[in-house]
Amino acid sequence: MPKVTLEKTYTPSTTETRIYQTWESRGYFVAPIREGCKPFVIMIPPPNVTGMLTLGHVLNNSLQDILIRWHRMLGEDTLWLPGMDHAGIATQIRVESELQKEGLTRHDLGREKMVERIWQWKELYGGIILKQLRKLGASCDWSRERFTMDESLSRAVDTIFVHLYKKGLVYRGKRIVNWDPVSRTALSDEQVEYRNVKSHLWHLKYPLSDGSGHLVVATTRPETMLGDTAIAVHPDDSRYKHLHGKSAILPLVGRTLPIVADTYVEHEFGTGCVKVTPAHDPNDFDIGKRHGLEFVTVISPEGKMTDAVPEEYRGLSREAARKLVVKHLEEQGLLEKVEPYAHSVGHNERTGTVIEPLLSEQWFVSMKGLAEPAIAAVREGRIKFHPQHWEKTYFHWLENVRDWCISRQIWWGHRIPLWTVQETGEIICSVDDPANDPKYKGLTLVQDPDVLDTWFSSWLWPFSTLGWPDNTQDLKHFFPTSVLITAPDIIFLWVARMIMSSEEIFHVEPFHDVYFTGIVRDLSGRKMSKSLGNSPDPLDVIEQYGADALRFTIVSQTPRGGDIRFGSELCESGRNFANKIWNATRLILMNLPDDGDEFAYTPIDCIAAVPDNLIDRWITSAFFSAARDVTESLRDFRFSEATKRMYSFVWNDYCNWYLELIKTRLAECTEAEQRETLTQALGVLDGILRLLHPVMPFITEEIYQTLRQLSESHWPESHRSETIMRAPFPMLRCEYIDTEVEDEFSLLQDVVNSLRNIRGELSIPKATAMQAIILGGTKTQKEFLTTFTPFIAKLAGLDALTFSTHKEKGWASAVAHGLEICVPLSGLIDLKAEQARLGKELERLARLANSTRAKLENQDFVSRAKEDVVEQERQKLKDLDHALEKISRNYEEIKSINEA
RNA sequence: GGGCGACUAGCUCAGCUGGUUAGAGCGCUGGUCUCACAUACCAGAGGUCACAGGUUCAAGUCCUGUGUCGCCCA
Repeated sequence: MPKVTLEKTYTPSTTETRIYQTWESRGYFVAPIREGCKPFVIMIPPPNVTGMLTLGHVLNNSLQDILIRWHRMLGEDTLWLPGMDHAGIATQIRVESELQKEGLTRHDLGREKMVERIWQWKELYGGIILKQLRKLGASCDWSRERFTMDESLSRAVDTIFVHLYKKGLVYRGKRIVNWDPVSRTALSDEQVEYRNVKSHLWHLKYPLSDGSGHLVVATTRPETMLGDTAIAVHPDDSRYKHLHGKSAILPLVGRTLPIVADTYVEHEFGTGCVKVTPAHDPNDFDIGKRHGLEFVTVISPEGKMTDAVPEEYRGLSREAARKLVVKHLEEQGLLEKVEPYAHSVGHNERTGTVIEPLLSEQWFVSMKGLAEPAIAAVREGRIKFHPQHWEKTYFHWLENVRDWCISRQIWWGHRIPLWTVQETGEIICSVDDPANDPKYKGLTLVQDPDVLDTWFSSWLWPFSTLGWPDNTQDLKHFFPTSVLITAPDIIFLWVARMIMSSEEIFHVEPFHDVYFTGIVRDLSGRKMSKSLGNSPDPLDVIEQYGADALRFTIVSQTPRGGDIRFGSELCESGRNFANKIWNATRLILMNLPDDGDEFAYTPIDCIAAVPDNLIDRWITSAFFSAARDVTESLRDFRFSEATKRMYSFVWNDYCNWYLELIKTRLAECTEAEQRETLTQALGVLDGILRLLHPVMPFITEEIYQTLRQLSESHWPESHRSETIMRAPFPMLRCEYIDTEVEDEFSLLQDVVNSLRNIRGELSIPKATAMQAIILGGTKTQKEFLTTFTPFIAKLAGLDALTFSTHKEKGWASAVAHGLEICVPLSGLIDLKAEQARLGKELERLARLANSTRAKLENQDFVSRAKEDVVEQERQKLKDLDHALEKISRNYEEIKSINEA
């Protein structure tokens, strides 16, 4: 007998770890480079080195793995390149907080020691997430794993910096930047998140210099008044026209403030009269430039008041200064009023620190010129977004793009490749360390102390990971990549910039399709977050339900382009599905003849001819129609549709109908026919496994190994593979999709359904014997039903199925395909229930018939609708009338009995 | 303030270029431990497709407006 037997339920936890280890150790994930072979490439969106696996990652990486596994099975040179970014600020903060426990700061260590310490931390604790991804089944090519701080990726960063510098696209500028006073570094505009904050609007009185009264300005930041250097009004504002050219006195400081007219001022805001603090507000900065105002910096990079303010405020925090300023103004009667006010305040998107707009000298990338080719790439369709509507957001940002502040005042990251020669003042921008250049021998070289924004390395990810700036084999074969799958919240930070850098360097797009996932929320629609505690740990979910179940569930839950609602209990459906597949396999294996270790079958997509019995022809047709639909859905990035199609084919068609039918056949037929039946059943199962493998990699591999042991030597060469990962995805033998067979089969299904409906609705217990008598029907239909009598009897729970031309009073009945299906249980059945059942059906059909008739009586419809649509309606009405006639007659009969 | 998206069964979602009787899963109700699976099987109930107009022979689907919710940008 075949020695393969399976447990009653599938237990994923042990299997998954074992299978993954086999895959990894045998090198199945490693991307081959074969002459003339089409590549398929995805670069993982590099998670932070400090990151842990979240459900967002689960969704994102499941989708990537589905595409990767699918293409690998299509025989392409498939590369999924994993890696991490160094997350400059987050990582440095992490290590600094460790130091703090030892009572140290990074300054105690010094730059070199600190960076060394961070590397140590990275080696010990960094990259947990990549280990976690293995639990999910991610088939990344770990031999090509990259880190943004790797030597070769660092060289890529230097190379592009030098390139842009020499083109004049990197420049140094002094302007208002987003300053994080806790991390003490600048940030780019995209790294600032604006949150609505409930605060107050303070109305302050500023006396006019000529003593003719005072002006009232409204502000959300009273402490910045110490740095005011002007007052601005709108030039057309009639309330203030007489003040143009006059001045006011800044309270607490005594500085004279010119009153300037500027169109930036809104009439409606506050009093229509604003204080101008050019060193601490981007708009005021612009006003200051336009009017040649003084720039007084009153807040330091540490967030403390500077020496530019009166002594009593110096060294105070922003918050303390605010309190004191307000107190003093109030004491002097210069605080007119305070009203509650909500406004948006910039925060560091990662740490939540309130951002201080600060005048500072930083390095910028000029974006206008880089944006144009990036816009064109999408506009010309060389890159497609899925869902497409993200293009609008993309265009809007690029068309209004501002220059990118790339310098950071931290230590962990890529050092800016710029040196100043102390003696001569010469500036050197170079990939190679000029200290090694004999030209500078004996001179003092001072490198710029800043490092670059982490995104300044991530934007090179699609090609720096492949070895650029060297022209490596990998780069030649795998670039440009195929698809990017990411979350839309980094469309500006990352996606747009990758397109820019790739267009700039290669004049080619870095990928052809971008798929944006939704955000994973909890079941009540809240964003998953640590503080809410509503985010299940994916590893716990995997432990409880299995990675296949989690993958299947989260992917089938993901709507096209919307956010996704998820709760771990939903994984029951994925777990149950895996168990269903498992048990379908068990059923077949249990029925194999016990006369050898092997059982020959042919994978469904290799069969030489269509089977000659209806059941096999039908399941074959249904399989290929499912395979075709799944393929089309995957091609269009409609992931949930693909998984749902898999589910309905396996559960409904294969298990509920096909396997139930073959049970009868196995019980009734000869040994040879049994073999044929099992051969076909295994052939389809084999196809199912390969169809499902991209979504449920583990269980499909586990069962595949069993089938392989059973039958591999009988398979065609193309299908022999030691892992399902490299077995072929089902070939679409669409010639086996047969709508006639499906129509024929639906007669069988509808007869069974009608009988089940009668049994269920009339509460005829399972134990009660039930017969069926068929009235009417064509010769073909009768022959068909005669052939399938044992099958119908089994499925509907009949002891006999016969034909007749006469119907007796009191039989239960239904109409399907023009046949009357009767259950002669006079005296046994509940006639009241039967009357109600028929009445309900009568009403339903009558409603339909009426609306169809009304349609056909409408001359406009008949003359203007397409011919086939009209014909379809005519046929529908005919069938409905036919059924109605029979059902209403039966209804009346039952009714008369009940009333008698 | 500008833009984007969503609104279909109790819940989560399908429904693609207008045209079968608007579907699925979960949940619910009733019945089954039938020798693959109770993580299962069988049957059933449940929908004014947010609202109001319009286009059309025909609207869940297209157009306009309103409402509610969410996101992004300023």
